[in-house]
Amino acid sequence: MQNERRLSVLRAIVEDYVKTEEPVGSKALVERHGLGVSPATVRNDMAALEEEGYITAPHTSAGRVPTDKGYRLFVDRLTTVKPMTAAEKRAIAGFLDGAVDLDDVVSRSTRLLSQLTRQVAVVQYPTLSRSTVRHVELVSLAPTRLLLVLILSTGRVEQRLLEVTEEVSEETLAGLRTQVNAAVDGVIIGEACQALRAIAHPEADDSRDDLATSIAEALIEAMSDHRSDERISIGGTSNLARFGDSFDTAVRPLLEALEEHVVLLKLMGEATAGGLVTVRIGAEGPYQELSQTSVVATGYGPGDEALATLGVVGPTRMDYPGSMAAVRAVARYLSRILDEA
Amino acid sequence: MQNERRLSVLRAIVEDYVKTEEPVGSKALVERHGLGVSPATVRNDMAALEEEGYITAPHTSAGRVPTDKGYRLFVDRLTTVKPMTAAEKRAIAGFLDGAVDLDDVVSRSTRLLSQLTRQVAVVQYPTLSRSTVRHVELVSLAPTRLLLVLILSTGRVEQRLLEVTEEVSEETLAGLRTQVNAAVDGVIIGEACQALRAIAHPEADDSRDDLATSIAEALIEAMSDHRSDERISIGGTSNLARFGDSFDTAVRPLLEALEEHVVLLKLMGEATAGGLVTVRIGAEGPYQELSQTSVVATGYGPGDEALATLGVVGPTRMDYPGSMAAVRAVARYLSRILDEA
DNA sequence: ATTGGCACTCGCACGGAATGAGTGCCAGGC
DNA sequence: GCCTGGCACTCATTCCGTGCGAGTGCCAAT
Repeated sequence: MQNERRLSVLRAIVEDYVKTEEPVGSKALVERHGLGVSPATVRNDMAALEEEGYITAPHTSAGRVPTDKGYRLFVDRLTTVKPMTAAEKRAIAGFLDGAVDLDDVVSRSTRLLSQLTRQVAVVQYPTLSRSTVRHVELVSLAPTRLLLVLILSTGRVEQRLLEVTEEVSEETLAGLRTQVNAAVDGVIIGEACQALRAIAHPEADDSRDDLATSIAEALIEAMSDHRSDERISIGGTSNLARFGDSFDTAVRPLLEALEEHVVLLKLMGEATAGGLVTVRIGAEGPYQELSQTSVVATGYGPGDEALATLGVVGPTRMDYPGSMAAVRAVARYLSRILDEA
Repeated sequence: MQNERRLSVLRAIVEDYVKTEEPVGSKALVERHGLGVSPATVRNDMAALEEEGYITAPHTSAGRVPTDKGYRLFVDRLTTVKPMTAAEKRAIAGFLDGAVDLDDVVSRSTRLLSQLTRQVAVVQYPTLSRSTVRHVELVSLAPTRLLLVLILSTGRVEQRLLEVTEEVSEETLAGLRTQVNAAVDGVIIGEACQALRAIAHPEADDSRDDLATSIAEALIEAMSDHRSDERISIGGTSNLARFGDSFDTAVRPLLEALEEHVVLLKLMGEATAGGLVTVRIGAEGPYQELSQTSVVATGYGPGDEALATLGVVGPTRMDYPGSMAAVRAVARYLSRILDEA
């Protein structure tokens, strides 16, 4: 694929098809874009592009439609992520700055992303595994009932109820609180678990071990709960209505996938940091039913360390440059907010 | 509407239509249900029912379809909520008992409800306004940065970051913590706000007022945040796929409504306690676009005090008895769990 | 009041013809 | 050697017209 004009033709086809949602013919192409050549010439290029598998014709007398391979080339070589306008940047910043806590930040991001891209937006909550512990709070709700509150650097708060067999005095609790916080404050989750194990199973056996052990174990459980890494926020589902045609082939499987958070996270892939946006197009993924959907995702997290992913999911026929720009911008602002908090 | 058989005919029409999704004719009716009369007789009844506005014929040579009025009569007089089977009850209890915190409880309930009814399920988080305060925690994250954690009786946890101008010593914080908790522990939100106002604006002006004031104000803000009453969990959207016909008239408006949490909550209506399930059918609500959707909802909360609503949303052509039973059952178990916690 | 009979209505599925957008190829021009 | 105008061809889509059949409404009989 060397020919310069051919690439322009492919780009034009993708752009037109994304806009009109209809197979695009040679004549319409030269009209809408100033290609400076005749339809016949374009037809030759299209024949070549089809030969190489970048486009395909749904049937003989229709125009051409990009294939997954065509989109891939378009994304990889024919597009430069256009930066957001100043107004858009202000809008993003303003919208996210109003958030009061992590839940709020995440749900605002989701809404924002879906509105910017007019696609379904997915935002994963920051993973526990690489956060650090900010504080552990032990609250006595009733004589034999404790509430453990685990506050993490990302702003995530995990809580666990704990029933104990014996009454716990306020002094005991204060002692444990100090002990636990001394062990885990500011420490990364993985090491915090180690430290807690030491507390849970000390060398010497003495009387109040039971309590300390169950508290430590509950905390370890909360910290290593992989289910909670599956927490995600989804928004903009109504944008699916825009392509209510192809309901069975595109919308339905996507709706089903959106319910399966695990599948969704696998789709979005590994969190990639550093402003790199990954694009998965159609059948490139392992899920056959989702051969008509693409994913544009990236990682985010404080200090460019990717703690979670965020992105949009939509039909292969989507505005990739726009989506990529929006995803990148939102990830960037989100990271900045986590930095500050 | 006195005639006994006519009611049976209406019931049969509703049941058949819900099952087959197709207009039901007189002949099919007498076959499927043992009505003991001839099709002609049923036709007469149908004519009368149509006259009274309970059913309607999409066109001359098709069967009849219930109107909203017909569904209403069906729900009000022709159905008794059938209790869940023992197995179903066990499944519900087992599924919900595994939850570790409020978020988990709510999301499990949502999933459960959508699976039981095969509809879209909506669960509102317990409202703040009638909860009581269980504990307030003040955590110092950095010299001039505090984290306020507000733990409520329902298990809800609200957090707020607070920047202060001066450094706060651990002793000051401990003092404030004691003071605040003494004022609000176990107190209902409304009164807690009163108590905090007293702390925020005391009679005498002394030096550490600034800090106490900003903490108290942040807590008041968190407690009276009406946005957080709009927190809801939605699940089972993929069930919409089951009626992908009528996409534009039914699915699309519903998807849009699901994004608008405020609209959705208004739809579900006031939380009604005491096992009463309310049903809103089609155009009975104020939203014209939702003339094809029904809502089956009820309130839930500890001790039968309705703190929030939960329910399912679906096409007017839905299994009302089944949905009502499931909604009631889930609300009941959910209330019980909140009781315990 | 119920029933069997019967004529009637009308949506829908099927089939053939017309339509036209778009293509591939070829011969001529820059 | 690449580009272009011309031309024959293909084939999905659209539009009618027809026949079918489910279902109704009405009526006379029981």
